[in-house]
Amino acid sequence: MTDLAQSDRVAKAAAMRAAGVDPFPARGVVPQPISELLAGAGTAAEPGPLVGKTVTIAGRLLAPRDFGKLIFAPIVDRTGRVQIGLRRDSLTEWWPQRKWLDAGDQLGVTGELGFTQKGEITVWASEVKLLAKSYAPPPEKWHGLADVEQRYRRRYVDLWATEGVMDVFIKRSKIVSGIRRFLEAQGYLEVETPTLHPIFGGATARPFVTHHNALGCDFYLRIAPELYLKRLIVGGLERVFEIARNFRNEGISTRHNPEFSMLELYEAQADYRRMMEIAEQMLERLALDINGTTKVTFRGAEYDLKAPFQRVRYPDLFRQQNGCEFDDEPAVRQRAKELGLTDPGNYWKLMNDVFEATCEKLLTGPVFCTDYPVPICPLAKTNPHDPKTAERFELFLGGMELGNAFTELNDPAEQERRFEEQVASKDEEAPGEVDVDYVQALEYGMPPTGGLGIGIDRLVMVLTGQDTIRDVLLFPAMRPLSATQAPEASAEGAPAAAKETH
RNA sequence: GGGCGCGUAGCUCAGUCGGUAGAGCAGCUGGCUUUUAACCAGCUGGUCGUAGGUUCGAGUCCUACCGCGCUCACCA
Repeated sequence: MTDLAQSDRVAKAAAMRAAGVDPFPARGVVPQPISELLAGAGTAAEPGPLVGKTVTIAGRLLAPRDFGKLIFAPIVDRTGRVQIGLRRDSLTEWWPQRKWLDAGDQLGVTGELGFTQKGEITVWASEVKLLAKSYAPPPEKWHGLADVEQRYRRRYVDLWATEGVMDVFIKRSKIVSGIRRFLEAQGYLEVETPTLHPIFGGATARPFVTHHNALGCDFYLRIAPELYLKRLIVGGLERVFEIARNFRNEGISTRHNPEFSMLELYEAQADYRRMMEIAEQMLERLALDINGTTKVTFRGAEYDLKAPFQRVRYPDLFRQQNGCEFDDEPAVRQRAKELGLTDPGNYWKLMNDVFEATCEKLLTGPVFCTDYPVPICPLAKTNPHDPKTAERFELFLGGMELGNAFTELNDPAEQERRFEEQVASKDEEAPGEVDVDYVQALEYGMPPTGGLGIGIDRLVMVLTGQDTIRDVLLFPAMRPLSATQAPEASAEGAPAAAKETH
C-alpha cells in the first residue's frame, strides 16, 4: 500500500469485513446516468419526495455534510452531479454503517427523487451500497488539485476533482468520432498502418529508436504515417484516413508532446484545393457539433471557424514582409542578418526561418498559407504553372500550425531524387537511406492525389479553449519518478500488494 | 540545453532580521433532521525535495543535485 492510504480508512474496511460486508464487492448496481435523471426531474417543485420516482445512481461520494440524523452529500458520475440525502428514519437498519463512509468512496444509492427545503434536487436514499472503499483521501475540497504536476501525474483524481477537466476529454472523444463520421460520410475508409518503421519518413523530425529481438534489427517509432497511407492509394483504396499516434524525439512545450495524434487523409483524384475544402468544412462542422457555434476562443482571442477560410500565398506574404522574393538568396541572407538569425547552414532552412520570424505571427486565421517553395516540400507536387512553388498549404490559427497538406508528388523518379537530396544533407532529422520500397510503390502508378494532415491535439485545444497541449492529453509526457520516490514501484510494497489481491 | 520561479502536514498555503513548525480543509472524538466550501467543541497529523556547507543555532543564508512550472532555443 502506498503512503496515500489512510490507516483509519483501511481500518474501516477491516471493520466491514468483520461485520460480513465486503468493502470491494464484485457486483455494482444498475445505475441511471445522473444527467438523465436531472433532465427528467423538472425545475421548481414542492419540497419533499416526488412520489413514485425511484431512481438508482452510482458514483463517487464527495464532501458529506453530517447533521447527526441527516446527511447530505454530492454524488458524481461521468455525466454530472446530484445530491443525496440520507435520513436515519428512512435507513434505520443501515444507519450504523454511515460510520464506514468517507469522501471519495464509490457508492450506489437507490431512493426517491425529491427536493430539499432550499429547492435542491436530491435523491432521498432508501438503500445505500458501498461499491468500493476509497483508502486515499480526495484533494482539498476548495482548491482541488492545484499543483499541475500532480494533476497530470494523477489524472485519475484530476478528472473528477478539477472542474471542467472531464468535459474537455468528453469533447475530445466527440471530436474524434465527429472526424470519423465526417470522413466516412464521404466514402473514406479508416485504416491502420505500422507504428514500427524500418525507415523514418513523411516528416522532418528526430525519431525514437527501438529494437526487434527476433528480427535482430532496429525500428523507428513512426514520425508520420504518410508514406504508408500513400502506398494504400497506389493499392487502389482511393480514400483512406488514419488517426495515428506519432512519435517525435524532440522538445516538450505548450504545443508539443513527444507522442501526439495526427489525422492524415488521402484522396485519389483530389488536389490541395480540395484538401482546403475538406479542412474548412470539417472544422466548421466539428465546431458546430461540439460548441454549437463556429466561434472559438483560443489564448484570449476569438476566431471564427466558418468556412471558407482566408487564403494567403507564401510568396506574396514573404515579399510583403521582407521586400524581396524568397529565392533572392543575397537579399534573403541580408534580411536574415538584419533579423539576427543564425545560419543553419542551408539556404532554404534559413529562408524559412526568415518566413517564420516575419510572417507566421500574422497568420492568426484561420488561414491557409499556400504555395510553399519547392525545396522545403520533398513530398509535394510542383505547381504546374510555377516551378518555384509546390501545391502545398499549411493551416494556421492563432499563429499555431494546425494542418499541412499538398497535392502529392507521384512521379517516382522525382521522388527518388528528392529523397536522395534529403539523405545527402546528413541532417539528423533526415532519413539515413532512401525509402526504396516507397519509390517502387510509386513506380506502379499513384493517381493524382491530395493529402491532408491535422494535429488532433491542437485541434482539440482550439475547440475546447485549452492553452496547453497537456490539458488535452489524458496522460501528458512526464519525467518518470525514480523508484525511491514512487511508492508503488518500491520493492517492499509489492509483496504486501500481492497479498491484498489474489 | 539557457534564463526565471517554485518545492513546508494527505490537500491548499503562511512562516518577518537566522532563534521552540503554523492555519484552513481532510482525518479522529463528541454534538446537531435541510446543508450547498454546513456549523460548534476538542484531538491527531512534519525527514520543511535530497545531500553537503556556513553558524552557538538553518524551513530561512551558500553550493550541488532531483522534480515541476513559465520562458527562450529546438520543433518545416
